[in-house]
Amino acid sequence: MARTKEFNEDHALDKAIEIFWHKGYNGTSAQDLVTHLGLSRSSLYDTFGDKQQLFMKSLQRYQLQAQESVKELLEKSENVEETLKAIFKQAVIESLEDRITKGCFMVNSSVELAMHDEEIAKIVKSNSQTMEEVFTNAVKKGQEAGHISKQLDAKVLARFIFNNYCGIRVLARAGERNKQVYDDIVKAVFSVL
Amino acid sequence: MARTKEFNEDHALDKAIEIFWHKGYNGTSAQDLVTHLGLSRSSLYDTFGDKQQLFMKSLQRYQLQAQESVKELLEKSENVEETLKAIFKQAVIESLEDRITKGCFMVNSSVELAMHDEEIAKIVKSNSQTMEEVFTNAVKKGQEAGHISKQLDAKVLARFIFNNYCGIRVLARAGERNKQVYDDIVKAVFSVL
DNA sequence: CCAATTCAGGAACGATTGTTCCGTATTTTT
DNA sequence: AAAAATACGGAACAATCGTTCCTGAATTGG
Repeated sequence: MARTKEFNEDHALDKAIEIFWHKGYNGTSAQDLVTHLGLSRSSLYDTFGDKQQLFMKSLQRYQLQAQESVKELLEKSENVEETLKAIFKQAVIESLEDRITKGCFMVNSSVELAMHDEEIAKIVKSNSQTMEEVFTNAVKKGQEAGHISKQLDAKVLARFIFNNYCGIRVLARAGERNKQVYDDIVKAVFSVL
Repeated sequence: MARTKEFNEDHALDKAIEIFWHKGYNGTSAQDLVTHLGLSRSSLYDTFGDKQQLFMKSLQRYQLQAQESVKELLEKSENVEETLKAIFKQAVIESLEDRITKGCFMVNSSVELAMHDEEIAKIVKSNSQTMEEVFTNAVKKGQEAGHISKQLDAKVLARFIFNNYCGIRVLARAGERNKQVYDDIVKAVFSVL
C-alpha cells in the first residue's frame, strides 16, 4: 500500500551521532542535520520528531554501541587486567588518530546538557551506573583470578577506572596530541591494579 | 572630560563567568548577559566587544583565579600530599554543595569549544601546561621530602593527578551527588602517591 | 489502474540570535 | 556655565534558529 522508506533509519542515526558528537547539540543546526543525514527536512521531522528527540535517540544508540563492546570484552576476558589495558590503549589510539577530535559523545553530552535537560541526565546516569557495574564485575573477576590487587574494593577501583577513562576522553576532546601524556596516565592507573 | 564608568569591569566579568560557566557559550544568549551582568546592551558591547571576546576574557580571568589558589597552596605547602588531599577534598565539597552543578569552567569550555575555536584552544592548552608544571613541581617536592612515593616519575604523577581532577569535575557537571563515588576515586588516586 | 504512503524540495513561519545605532541623561573637565 | 565624553535604555537590524506545511513525484500493494 505504501512506498517503502528509501533510507535506513539506523544508518541515518549513525550519521546523526557523527555530527552531534562533533558539534554538540547547540552547535548543530537543523540545516547541518539535513545536509549530513542526506534527508529532506520533511523526512527528518516525520521520522524522528524534533531535534531533541533525534539527539536522544542518537545518544541512546551510541550508549548501546559503546557499552556493548566493552561489556563483551570484559565478560569474555580471561585476564581482566590485560583486557582493561587493551581498552585503554584503544581509547588512546582513537584519541590520537581522530583527525577531528571528538572525545566521547557521552562525556560531551553530559557536560553540555545533563544539567539543563532532565532526560539527557537520565541517560547519562544510566550509562554511569551500567559502566560502574561492568567494571566492578570485571575487577572482581580479576581479583579472584589474582590478576588485580585486592588492596582496594572492586567498586572503588571500578569508579577510579571509569573516572580516568572519562578524563582521557576530555583530554582528547581538548585536542591533546602528545601520546606520552596518555601513556603516563595509563601507566599510573595500572600501577594501582 | 568624560563621565566615569558606573560599573566595575572586573565585577562584571565575574558575573559573566558565572553565567557562561552555568550555561556554556552557545547556551548563553546576549539577553542572558544583559540580564545577568546588569548592563545595557550598548555598555556591554562598548566595553567588551562581542560575545566571543567577553567569553575569552571571562575564561582567562577564571584561569587566573583558579590557578592562583592551587599554585600558592602547593608552593607554600610543607606536606604536599596533605595539601593535594585538601585540594581534592575541596573539589569534592564544591561538587556536592553546588546546587546548580557547574563543574569546572575550563573543562566545560574545552569540551564545548576547544576544537571549534582556536583561541579557546590556546587558553585550554596554556592552562593544561601550567597545571602540569605546578603539579610536577609539587610532586617533586613531595618526593624529596618523602611524602610521595618515588616509584613513578613526578611528571607521570602530575598528569595522573590532573586527569583525575578533570574527571571529578566532569562527574560533578553530570550531576553526581553521591559523596561515596568521589571519595572512592580520591582514595584510589592517593593510593598511588 | 487505483489508492495509499513516503519521498524530496523549498517556501514560509514566528521566534530568537548577535549586533548596531540613536536619542537622551549624566557626569566630568575646562 | 559650557563642552566633551560616556552610560544608558530601547528600538531596530539582518541573519539564523527550529519547525511546519505544501507541492508534486515516486513507489508500493491491492
